[in-house]
Amino acid sequence: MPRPRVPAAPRLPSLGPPLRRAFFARSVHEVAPELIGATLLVDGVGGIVVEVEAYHHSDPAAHSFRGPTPRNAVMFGPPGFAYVYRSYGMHWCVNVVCEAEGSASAVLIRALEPTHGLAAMRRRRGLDDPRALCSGPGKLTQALAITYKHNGLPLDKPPIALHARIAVPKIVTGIRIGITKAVELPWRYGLQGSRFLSKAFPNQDRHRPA
DNA sequence: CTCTTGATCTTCT
DNA sequence: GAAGATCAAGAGC
Repeated sequence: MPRPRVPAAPRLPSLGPPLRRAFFARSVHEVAPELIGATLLVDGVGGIVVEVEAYHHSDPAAHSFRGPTPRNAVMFGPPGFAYVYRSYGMHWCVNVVCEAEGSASAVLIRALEPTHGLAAMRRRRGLDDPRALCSGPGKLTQALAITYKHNGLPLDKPPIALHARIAVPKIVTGIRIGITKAVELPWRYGLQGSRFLSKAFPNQDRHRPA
């Protein structure tokens, strides 16, 4: 008897409770790896965070390194809010502000595994391949329709939702992508083995929680 | 697969 | 005036 063909079951997203301000009010280096596995939704569309980068105010690559400006004002505000900026004149990128007011540290969301609202994401991106929908900081903002109007919005109120992960995933680390200052700092974090990263992690060094 | 290049424009010097 | 937390397409291997 031929075995009946069953379509691959879609991965069931496991949504933990919404992440509140206290989660973000810690060192950016604690928050960044713990965001791997969380689920980011904007108006119900989004997916599982599989890649992030940490930017600390003492870091020459951080937008806040040289002090407050109109662009980075949200970074200097309280934790738990979205910092959105324009990249290369044509893309948006989204960060989550961490630590404390005035600390000016944030985590850049670099890639998602799409789980919610695939049709909307495909329409906005003009693509079918799920691996191409959110595999980069500029791609995911287009898929989720994140723009400057989301700059400064809280991460725990509509239209934005960021849910805690259920289980602790295996995390890999590496140097950050696309920067020209402090290039050696290993502050990029990814979900080990994910097919939805912006770029492969050259090594498979596992992250060791402190 | 990797590497190179053009697009496009805001921000800060 | 130059740089920049990017992307997509095209060439070459």
